[in-house]
Amino acid sequence: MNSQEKEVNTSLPSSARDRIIACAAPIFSKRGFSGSSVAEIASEAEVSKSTVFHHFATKRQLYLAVIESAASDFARTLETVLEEPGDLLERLANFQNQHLAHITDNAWLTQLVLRELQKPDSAEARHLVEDVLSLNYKRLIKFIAHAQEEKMIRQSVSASVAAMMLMSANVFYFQHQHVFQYLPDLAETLKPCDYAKAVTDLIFYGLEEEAA
Amino acid sequence: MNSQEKEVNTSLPSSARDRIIACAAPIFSKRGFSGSSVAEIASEAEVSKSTVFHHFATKRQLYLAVIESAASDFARTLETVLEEPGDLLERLANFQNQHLAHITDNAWLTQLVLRELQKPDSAEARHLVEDVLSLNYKRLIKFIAHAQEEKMIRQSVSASVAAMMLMSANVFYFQHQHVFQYLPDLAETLKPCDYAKAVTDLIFYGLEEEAA
DNA sequence: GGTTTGACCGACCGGTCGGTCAGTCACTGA
DNA sequence: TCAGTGACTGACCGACCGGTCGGTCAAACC
Repeated sequence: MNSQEKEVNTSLPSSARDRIIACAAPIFSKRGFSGSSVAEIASEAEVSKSTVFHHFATKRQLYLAVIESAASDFARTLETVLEEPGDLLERLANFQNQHLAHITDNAWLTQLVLRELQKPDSAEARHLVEDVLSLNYKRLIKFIAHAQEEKMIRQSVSASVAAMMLMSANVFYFQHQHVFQYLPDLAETLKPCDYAKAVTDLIFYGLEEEAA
Repeated sequence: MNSQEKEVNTSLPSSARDRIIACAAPIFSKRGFSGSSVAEIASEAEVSKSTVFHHFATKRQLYLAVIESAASDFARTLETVLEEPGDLLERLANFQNQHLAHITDNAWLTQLVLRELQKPDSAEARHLVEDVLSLNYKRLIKFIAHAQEEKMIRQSVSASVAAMMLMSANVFYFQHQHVFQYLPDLAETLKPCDYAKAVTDLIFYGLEEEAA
């Protein structure tokens, strides 16, 4: 199943180093650091194990290179979504939708980043947060704070908590979508776009029944 | 898993089998399945490695036993929180607060359960969901649906989405609290109780500025 | 031409892994 | 008294781990 079959699925880089990183990403993402072996990565990248250690001093350094690559690939999009036309709710819903789509489209990288972010002692955590998490988080906060200045969002809400809730809803969806089938009322497929819309609506209007 | 249930509440269980499970839990929780070695678990439980394999056929089965033990320990509390007196918001906030406290107080078990829940191919996922996640989830849904019948919560909100958002906010807090220090506006310690309150307020009242 | 350099590889290393096995020990019921 | 049983162990195994080493080869440089 190895030799020339895999060039079809995704265009593998010609450089051996890049190919190693590209092939290591899904393996680390799926099995974690300890569960992945350098031999398997080398085999997948169609190089010898020695070549891996030629380009990366240790397995750990390969892992860090993969993380870094994932982070830089990840942080680019979603820059202008909140600036697009539409009313407040539409723009929030659009952001939420695209954020979720971005997360699920890059499932390997998301998994990798999230797993690293969960490690309490990760030296890369700060770097990852500032480069990945923080960008969209800051965009949301700025957007919400601006809407508060224009009296379109309640003054008493914390912009940071609101931003976190929007993002956490998407992260939760990504991490647990495959068990939704076991939860009542979610047995039918809960499509990402429906979910994003429902979340945005809920967080915008709240639970409370407004006095008609 | 049945016969001798010696409930040693504080220190290590006297039964070797229980001691192995008790010592394996934090190790599996911290390092994951692949990152943990049977030898280390045995050493921690002060038995020989052979004893571990005397009680559990494989490392995997030990892991499953740990998961099962974690789940059964985990699912018991929070039964009556939503039934306590108070208005709608107070009861929700109380639940959210205690749910978060329960998660952080049982950090090892939470980590274990969450990690297993994230594995897409976990055979234990269904069992875990139904025994752990589902319980609080159902309580929340029932509570919200009941409040909707009494016209205290908007009819158009999806009870399941609302319940998921409340729980996801807490899960997110648990998983990422150690990187909050790198996020703006959260640099000061965000205490769990403050967070739970802010989340509940936000999801109850929503973002929208009500027409005064 | 000769030399250097860097990408790359097969063979190999010490160590650790999950797991096995033969056997010791304490206890039990006949 | 003794056979049976289950808890427990040290010694051991093959497989695999991350990592090293000596070397090949082709392009680059003088």
